[in-house]
Amino acid sequence: MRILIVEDEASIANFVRDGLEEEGYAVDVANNGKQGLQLALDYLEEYDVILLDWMLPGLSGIEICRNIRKQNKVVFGLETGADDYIRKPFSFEELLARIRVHMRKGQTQPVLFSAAGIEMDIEKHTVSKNGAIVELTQKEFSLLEYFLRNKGKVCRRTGIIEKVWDIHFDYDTSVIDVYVNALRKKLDEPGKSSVIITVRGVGYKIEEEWA
Amino acid sequence: MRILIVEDEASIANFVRDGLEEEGYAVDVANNGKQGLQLALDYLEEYDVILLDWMLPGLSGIEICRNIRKQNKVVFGLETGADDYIRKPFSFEELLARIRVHMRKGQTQPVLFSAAGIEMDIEKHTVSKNGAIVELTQKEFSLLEYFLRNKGKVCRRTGIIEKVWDIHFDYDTSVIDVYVNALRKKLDEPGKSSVIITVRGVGYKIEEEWA
DNA sequence: AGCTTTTTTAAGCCAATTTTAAGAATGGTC
DNA sequence: GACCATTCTTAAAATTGGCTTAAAAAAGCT
Repeated sequence: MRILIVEDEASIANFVRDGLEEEGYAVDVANNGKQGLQLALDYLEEYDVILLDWMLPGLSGIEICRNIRKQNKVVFGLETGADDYIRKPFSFEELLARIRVHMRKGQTQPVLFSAAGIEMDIEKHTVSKNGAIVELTQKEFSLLEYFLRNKGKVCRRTGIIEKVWDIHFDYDTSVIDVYVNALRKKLDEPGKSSVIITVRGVGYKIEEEWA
Repeated sequence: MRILIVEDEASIANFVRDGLEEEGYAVDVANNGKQGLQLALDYLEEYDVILLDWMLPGLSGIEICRNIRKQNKVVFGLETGADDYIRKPFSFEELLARIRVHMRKGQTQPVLFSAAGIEMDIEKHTVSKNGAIVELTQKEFSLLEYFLRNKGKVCRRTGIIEKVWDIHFDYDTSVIDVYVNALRKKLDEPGKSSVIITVRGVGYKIEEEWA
């Protein structure tokens, strides 16, 4: 899955690129409208999603949109401008969610995560433990998703609070503890060690294998 | 790795400090421009990265930048102002990524250290000896990390206390001894010589090879 | 609006970690 | 060997960080 970002402000472009790459997308960045249009036209078939900044020096997002439409009639959705838009400042999670929606229209991609007897289906938005469906709230789901995407690796509290809660500074809260507690209540089996391992002073992790 | 934060808003400063410390950096905070400049000039060599808020009461970020440049011509990158900038509100992950970029200066930061039969995986936050996982506390982990990052070289007590404990002056404590003792108990094998070698009057070291 | 569910905040508790402190052991020097 | 300085070891005190709850606040539903 390949995504093109057209964004002049390097900090935003890099942030989004890194985030998307972490999610497993292949990302190209154009830092001005001209270059963006060039790439878009040259490799149109390649891109599953194009993220256009609306305000660009020189060639604006709207103009790029029009140009793509003019040159290539086969592009669905773009005939009337764009498929979707999102206003700045936007949350990364929000952007990701939108991208997933659009992706899904074409091809599916890794929508299944598993570890420690847990299975998560992103598309169906379901979680099961040893085959049995487990009901999770939205936040519980997001948190578990984050753990599963990083299975084997330690998830630091700062990373969790940023990616799952979208809180950037000034975090002084015990939400994470509360939600880990909730997940444990729903996922752990009595007598066995918890699925979510605490790494004191650092964060939590879910191991691939588990007994 | 030592970082100086110059930021007047305590909430932001604390958040960033905590986050960076979790990542294993040693962090100092100055809450106004004057103090920031003072620290920056006094310990310029010590700091690997200086995070400057651009808007500060009294002495602004730009002025601090200029001053550092004026006083010390050897500082790379600062000649033309700053190495990089990031706009508020920024994501902590983004900041981390940028810091890593500047730290490594082109090279990627190793996530795996090894010596003397010990393997440390930074991402997974695990340590193993001869393949078997060894459980370490946060401080034990940091100390071992410091030794491994400097394997073959002597680690002086002052260096250790600065980088691992973040204590600068006036240190009168035997924490290091206590923690070296703890590490030895967890890592050494009976009959064999210790993995951590004492260099009397100086400090400790871990040798690459070891029997 | 009123009710339910979810999310967040707050506080007390407990356990693990970290630090302190003090005596024992070791190494170096005369 | 005696002496001093440094390091080792141990145990107890202090602190921190995470767990658990309950209640408040916010969001969703009918």
